[in-house]
Amino acid sequence: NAFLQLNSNRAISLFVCFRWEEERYTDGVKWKFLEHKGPVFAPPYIPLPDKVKFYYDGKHMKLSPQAEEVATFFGKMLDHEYTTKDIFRKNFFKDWRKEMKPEEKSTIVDLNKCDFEEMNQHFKDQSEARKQMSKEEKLKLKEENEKLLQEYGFCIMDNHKERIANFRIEPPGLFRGRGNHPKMGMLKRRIRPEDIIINCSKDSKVPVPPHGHKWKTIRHDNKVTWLVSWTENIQGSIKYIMLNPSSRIKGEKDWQKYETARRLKKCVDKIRAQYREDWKSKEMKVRQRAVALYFIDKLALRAGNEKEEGETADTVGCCSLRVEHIKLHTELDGQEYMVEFDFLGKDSIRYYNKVPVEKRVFKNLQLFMENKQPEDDLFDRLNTSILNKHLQELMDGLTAKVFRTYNASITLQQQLKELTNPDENVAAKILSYNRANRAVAILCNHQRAPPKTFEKSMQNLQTKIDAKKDQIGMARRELKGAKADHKVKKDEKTRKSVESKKKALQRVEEQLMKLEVQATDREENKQIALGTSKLNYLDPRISIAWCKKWDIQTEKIYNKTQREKFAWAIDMADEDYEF
DNA sequence: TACATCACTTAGGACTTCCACC
DNA sequence: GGTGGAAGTCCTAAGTGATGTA
Repeated sequence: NAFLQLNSNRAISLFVCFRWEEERYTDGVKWKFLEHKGPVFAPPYIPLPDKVKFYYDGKHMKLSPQAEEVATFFGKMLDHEYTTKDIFRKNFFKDWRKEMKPEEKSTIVDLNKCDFEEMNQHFKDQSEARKQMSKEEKLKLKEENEKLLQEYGFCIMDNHKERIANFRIEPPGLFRGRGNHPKMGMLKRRIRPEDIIINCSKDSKVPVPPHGHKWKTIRHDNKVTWLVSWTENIQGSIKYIMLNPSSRIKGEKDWQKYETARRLKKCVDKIRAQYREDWKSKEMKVRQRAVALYFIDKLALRAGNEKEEGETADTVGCCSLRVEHIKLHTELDGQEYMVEFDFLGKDSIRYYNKVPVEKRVFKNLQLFMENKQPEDDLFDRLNTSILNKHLQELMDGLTAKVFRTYNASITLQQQLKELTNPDENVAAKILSYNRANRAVAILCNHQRAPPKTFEKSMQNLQTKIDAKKDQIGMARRELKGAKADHKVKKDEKTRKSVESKKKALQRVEEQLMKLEVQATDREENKQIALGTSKLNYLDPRISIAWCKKWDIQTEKIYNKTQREKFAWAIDMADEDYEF
């Protein structure tokens, strides 16, 4: 098909021997045969023991099972900051009251008068007890889990047994959105078999619903990849059970994603020249499109689809930037034409950046902002659909997110070339790899909360480094002594002693270097998450080629799960691979 | 063209397991 | 054997973008 033809003949001949390349369907067909056992439901609610009491206004109150279950969701979270937030409390209380019996409803009218403390303690005790379980009990639990995985964790898709990503239905609880979410605290209701749509092939054994229940629908749609779906009650969106990243269907898609990004590499110069040209366009719409694309390309911003107001946290991407999200400085930090970005992106992660831009971009931004309020759209003539339609015309399969993939992967390749020092040892090379990875994570703004134990663990490491330095001093003195001894005696025994002291010194010096590398790596990584780019943006063939080139084990950069996900790349890439 | 729906990828944090070190 | 902390896994929210519908 068209996609295969885009690839080199060599790639094709290599491919046919891999299982993810066995069959390719046309017309959006994703599989011919699909059989699975359906989802695993959340365990039923176990009512609290009588000794665990709930108090309203200081008085003990026995709750009905339905009301009690929802109360425990709140009680479990008492230590979390969420439960102090007004919106969270308001949403929770409203939904909780819906679950109450009429008499409960008339009594419980103020959340502030509710005392969930005993519930909270009960769950703490439970989790403590779980930790204190005997070896045998833990093993038994592990075996039961394994059994469940074996039974429900796999499916058959086109002659292959494939691992399912999420075969467990999400348990009920209180919705925890990210950032300032208007729906935080709402009750996420329990999913029953009657909510579930099953997708499988007609000629397969259809999964059996739990006793006394039936499925909502059974479908046989081979144009989609999901096995199970249901509609979630918070946003009304659909949730799916799909396959693991190691599966053929996901691996192939992943590979395809990077091939699209590589095609962009071939025409990116032309596209850049084009949007620079468009900065001068007579049409406002074209100018806005060109400036937005420039940001997406230069800063790896996300596309920025419109969002329904009041349904989600207020976050933006490129096309949905508002005037209030940027500041223009004719001069800043000694540089001309600076744009200062400050906005909340996906997952309410802050994007803060000061970037010098070309004069023409700067002038355009001034124009776009003229006579606008802070809360007005910066690109009022643009949205993602307009932008993507334009991109589609520039290259088949090109969308805004391809730029992120392309820029991430090309940055990794460049950085690896630049940072890898052939003379350094494996540990130092891996530090270089992590630094290259980090450059990408910074570009894509992949942040994480600094680990709670960061300062402490850094201190501990420093203590170790100091101790190691003392050891080196000691080893040096011993070597010196041995050398002096040998100078006098000149016999075999003292010669051997010098040798062994030399080796000992070398060993501790190496250990020190390792520790120092570790410290540097950790410090630089404090607020940056490497995993997201590694998993989603970096063509794994670049990393595999690098490993082969420098004779570094793949295991040093990819753990088992990652190796499974990138199996296609591990087999495909040799040391000469170029993104 | 606006809007809704659907399917799929991308994301950070919570939770669990593992392993080096005492 | 116990434990701290890192690594790995799980969870599910929050994006992107295609397509259908009025």
